Amino acid sequence: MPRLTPERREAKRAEIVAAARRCFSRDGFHQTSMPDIAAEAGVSAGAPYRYFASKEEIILTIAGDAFRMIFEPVQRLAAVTDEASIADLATASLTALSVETATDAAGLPVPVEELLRCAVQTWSEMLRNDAVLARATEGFDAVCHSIAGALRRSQSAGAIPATVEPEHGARVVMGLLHGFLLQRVAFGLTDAEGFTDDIRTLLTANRHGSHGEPMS
Amino acid sequence: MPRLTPERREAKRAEIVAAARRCFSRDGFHQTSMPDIAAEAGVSAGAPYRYFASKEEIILTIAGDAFRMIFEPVQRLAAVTDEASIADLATASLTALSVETATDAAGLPVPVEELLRCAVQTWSEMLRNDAVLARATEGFDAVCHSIAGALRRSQSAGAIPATVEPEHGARVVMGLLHGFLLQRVAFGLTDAEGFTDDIRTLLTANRHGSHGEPMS
Amino acid sequence: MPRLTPERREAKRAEIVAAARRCFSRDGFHQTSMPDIAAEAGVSAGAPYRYFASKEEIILTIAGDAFRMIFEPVQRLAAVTDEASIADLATASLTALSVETATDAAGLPVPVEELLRCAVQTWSEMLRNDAVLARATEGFDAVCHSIAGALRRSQSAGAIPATVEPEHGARVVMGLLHGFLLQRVAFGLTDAEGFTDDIRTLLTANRHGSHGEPMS
Amino acid sequence: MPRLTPERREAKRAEIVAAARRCFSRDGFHQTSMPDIAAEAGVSAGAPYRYFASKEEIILTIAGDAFRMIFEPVQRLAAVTDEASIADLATASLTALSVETATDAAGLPVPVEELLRCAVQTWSEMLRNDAVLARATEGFDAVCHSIAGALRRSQSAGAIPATVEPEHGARVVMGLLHGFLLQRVAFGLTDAEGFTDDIRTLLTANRHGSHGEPMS
DNA sequence: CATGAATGAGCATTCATTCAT
DNA sequence: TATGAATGAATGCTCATTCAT
Repeated sequence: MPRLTPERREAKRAEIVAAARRCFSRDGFHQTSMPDIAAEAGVSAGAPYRYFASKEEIILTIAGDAFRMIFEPVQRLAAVTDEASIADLATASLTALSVETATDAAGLPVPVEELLRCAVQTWSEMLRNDAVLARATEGFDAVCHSIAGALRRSQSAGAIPATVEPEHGARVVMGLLHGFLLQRVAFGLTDAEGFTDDIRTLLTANRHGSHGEPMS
Repeated sequence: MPRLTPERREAKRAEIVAAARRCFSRDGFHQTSMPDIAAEAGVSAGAPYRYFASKEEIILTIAGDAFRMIFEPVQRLAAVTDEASIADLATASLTALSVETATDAAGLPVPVEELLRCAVQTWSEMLRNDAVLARATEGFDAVCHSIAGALRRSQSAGAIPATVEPEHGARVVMGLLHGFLLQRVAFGLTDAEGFTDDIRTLLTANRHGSHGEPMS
Repeated sequence: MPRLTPERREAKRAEIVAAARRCFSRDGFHQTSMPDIAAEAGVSAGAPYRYFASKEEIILTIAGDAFRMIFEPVQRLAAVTDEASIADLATASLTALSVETATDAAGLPVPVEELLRCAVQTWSEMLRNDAVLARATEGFDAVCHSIAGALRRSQSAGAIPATVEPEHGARVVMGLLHGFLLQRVAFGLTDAEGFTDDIRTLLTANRHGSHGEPMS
Repeated sequence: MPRLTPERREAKRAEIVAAARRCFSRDGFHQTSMPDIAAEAGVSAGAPYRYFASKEEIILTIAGDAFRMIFEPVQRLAAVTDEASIADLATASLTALSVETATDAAGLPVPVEELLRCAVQTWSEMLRNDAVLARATEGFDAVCHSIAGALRRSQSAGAIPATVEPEHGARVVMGLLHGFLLQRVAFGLTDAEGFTDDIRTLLTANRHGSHGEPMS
């Protein structure tokens, strides 16, 4: 008969995760100590160990969460896209990354900035942490799969060239998303519109027949 | 031991840098200890401190080197591009990233894989290390500038739409490069061809009159 | 381990201080390593850092304690002296320094020898450690002030010449105390009696008309 | 056939000693590294080891020099004193410490401030370095002996009470000197006059029949 | 003789983790 | 169940000393 109801347990775990995310976002995975996380969460130094076996497990959780929350709107979008051009898809996805706040599994708001900063750090972590690599790859594959599906449907609808290999096209879209994400959090380039405008121009110019002509 | 000639000193420094790069590439900046670096270089624990004031200075050196070496071929390419489409530029840049070995300032070969792995870690480091941020931003801006110049010249030549804002277009190209770089080292997607093929298809299809046409 | 009671915490802190004092007394501030202190205290290497932010803080604590404990009897004496000659004051103060054991803030006994040895080292430390300098100066001023007060009262009572400037006289007394302290711990001259006898002779001989007569 | 003449060798040794003294005076024995000393002397890192077997030997040299130079004028004074009171002797000795510059064995000027700061540090060093202890004690004993001799001669002349034990009296004088020295360098009390005036008052008041008389 | 590069033991300090209470 | 004191290995860095040149 646990004194802690499963709900309260889950809530406390989520608080620790949120605290860890704030710390990681601010100071990085390796500059954040477990006592830092506990202090940020307002719990004792030992408490996190009742919810996570190790610091690595917290990192793993946060890495998985970050990718999931960041790309969830992209996946949702891809799921319902039937006739979009790649430009539409990329633009919509980038726009989806530009909100201020995402929502975690418990329904609590999380600043997207935090997620993005954790995501960039996760990329480093993937290089030498197989568990993180596996979790991130899983998420990546799922998103690519969604996008590839959208591309296939768009090809059926004639919105994009039949010669595009959907899996490859999905990787190009993901590349643009990751590239933009990096420019936003690491290089401080928060202007998504210029970015999306030019993607649109580059990818759709011809669809209206004429720009793309020599200009001067 | 009398004075080291500047050449020998530089050579030894380069050896330590190379050892550090192997360690960082393998284990990450923060999982690599200074003794690890010294051991990898085959020198004593104190030796690296005769060439670098701190671990951070080694990281900074390697971060700067990595960006420089990775994007040097891209910059060289951009410098001579006059009439390329964005697809040509992106494809050529991605191809340039696909070599096995780069050459460092001393003329020694460096596995590109190592550089890329260090670059991804540098992205994390940028989030909370201002010196690394400054150095990386400097490199990023230089490459963007080169690419924007190439885009401007290509616009003059009519190879790309006049509506593309060169600075934004450069960011799109860099986004694709960073996105590909990440997919290669973190997600194990080393197949650059599929990636470049689809960029080409997506960006050039229309130039032959309508989307959906084969491109090559 | 649940929370330590403040008493137990204080007791443990005092144990670490005592261990550090033994080490410092034996080996000096700079020849004593933190692991040495921990080992002497019978705790782990990290434990002292739960009670002190740094080695310097331990030194500062011990420096302050040493001066306080050493000169406490002198101050107590000065506070109640009304009609003593300088010889009485100096003699009584020197005698006060000649006990074997002092009592620390927690009421525990501390060998005076240890305190004196730490005090001498503190003098070196004052030359380049401003925090130690400030703490020691504070103590020095307080003791001088007490002694000056006693001198003033003794002047009112006619026990010492009116031409003595109390602040200067206090410095002379302190000079004798410090000088004796040094001779005792550094030069091994533990015979306080010869020292005090001659101070007495020198300072009081004439008061009864001719030098060399006992005074009271 | 040494390429270095003994004179040049001695001169270089003296330069290293002077450099070390500046460093020790400024930063302390243990905060000064051997490279610091070499750099201050403008020689290579290995050079000091051709003149001194170890850092400790440099400390030993400087400790001995400091005591010798500081107390040389006192000894000279004591040697010629025949009829001085203790007050005269103490006052003259303190005055001798108040010059700006002393002269080393090679005839070069040395700031007295440096010597005093080194002397205070030597007191710490004596507590755990037997060689330093021996050298310092030797100097101390010699000075005490000189002073005791002066006291004896003054007793014969009737200038001081016969009941003063010359050895003890010498210790009292040395105590005053050490005490003043400490107040000057550690507590910043450079005013020797107030100090000596009051010694004089305290020790001589009665000799003119009653305390409280003006003394000068 | 002199140089200064190299060594490597040693230091202050941190921190993930444990576990007695 | 939760606490937070304790652990102790590990880290970045320094520096007295040596010795090849």
